Amino acid sequence: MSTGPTAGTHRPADERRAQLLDAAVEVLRERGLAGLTTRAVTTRAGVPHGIFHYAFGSKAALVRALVDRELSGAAAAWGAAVESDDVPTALRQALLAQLDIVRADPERDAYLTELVRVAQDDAGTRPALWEQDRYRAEVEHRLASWSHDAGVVWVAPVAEVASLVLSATDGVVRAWVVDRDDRRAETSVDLLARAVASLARPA
Amino acid sequence: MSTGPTAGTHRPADERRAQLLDAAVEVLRERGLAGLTTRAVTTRAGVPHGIFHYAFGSKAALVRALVDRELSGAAAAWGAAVESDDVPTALRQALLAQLDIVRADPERDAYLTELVRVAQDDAGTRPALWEQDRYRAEVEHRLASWSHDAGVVWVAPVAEVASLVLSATDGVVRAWVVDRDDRRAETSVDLLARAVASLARPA
DNA sequence: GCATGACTTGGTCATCTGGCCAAGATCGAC
DNA sequence: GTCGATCTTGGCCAGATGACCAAGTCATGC
Repeated sequence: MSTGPTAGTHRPADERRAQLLDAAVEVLRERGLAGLTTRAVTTRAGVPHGIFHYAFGSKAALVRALVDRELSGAAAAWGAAVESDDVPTALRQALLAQLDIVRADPERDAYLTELVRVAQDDAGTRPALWEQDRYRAEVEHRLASWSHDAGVVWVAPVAEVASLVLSATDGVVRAWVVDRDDRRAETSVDLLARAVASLARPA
Repeated sequence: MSTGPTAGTHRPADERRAQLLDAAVEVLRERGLAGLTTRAVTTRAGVPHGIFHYAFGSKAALVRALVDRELSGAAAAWGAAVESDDVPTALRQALLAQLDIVRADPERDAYLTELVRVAQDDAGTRPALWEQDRYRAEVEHRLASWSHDAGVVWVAPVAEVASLVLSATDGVVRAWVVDRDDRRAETSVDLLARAVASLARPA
């Protein structure tokens, strides 16, 4: 697949960068962060080592570009296709959707986690925490919407409930990543949805 | 402090190992996993580099020993000093205690996380997942105890509630580690306790 | 005391890493 | 077609790292 019709030599630097970023993702999937060396990337991309320094000035620049590319547009799917007037049910569906995102491609989650970690150390890169804020806002909006439709009110500010939902969901997902126990994760999602839903009471 | 009364030369290998493990922890705290080199450890311990290979056969052996030593006996404090017949209050106290453990020494949590991560890659080391099971059993016991004292029953098997509590708490704690927002974390703990407590109903 | 084995020392080695560069090849504008 | 800019190539470098060892030192049981 690296020998497509336009895969020859003398391609513009932007395409080279994209090519190397693709290769970097593959390397991350296969060998993890420790195996992400400049040589591993260029070898994987099938280009000479020297290309690397020409395309990116340094390894840090690659990591920065990688974080930018991989982490953008990750927030969307929070309750996208959830259809229910029942708060606990809607919650359960939304939480399950979050779990399924990771279950569908656990390795992506793994290397993204590593990527964010190394990016935090590097002072040059933004930890992209604003993504987290977008998440929070999205969840908040959903919670407010559901409670409104169901004619209930939260016993605490929606923002606080949203924070809890976000954190707790993350915890459940991470637990699955560690033990890969589907039943346990689904049960936790179910109980979490019920528990959180109980924070809403008739208006 | 490395020149104590018994800090001279010709100490038994076990003491050398302990000495190097101490130094390794300090290195981890200061420079993280990336800075944990055999030389950094021996320099920190104030011993010649060659000692390392004598004491441990390899760097992997040090990491293994480090995981063993640092990760043992971490489970205890789940609801140790909790005193309340009120389920939500007891829960809140226990959850807060968990949060406080990390808040008291965030760097320990940080390097332990890194350590576990690298240990998982190394096929030779046990991920020490049985610790997680001890946690689970401990939480389960506490939940059962509290509900019994309060004269309520859980709407789901205690094991499932325990799993949720464990996962969700972990999520809240990790969120704090990322944003260091005390108010948010405490609010989440509070809400989580209330939410989970609502999974218990009068017998 | 003294021999044996445990411990120490400081150096060396092969390997790998990120970074760099100078010469050549190629493309595109004119 | 020519010429300058862009891109390619393969090799090189200094530094760091984990591993290793041979010779020396010391403690201790006999």
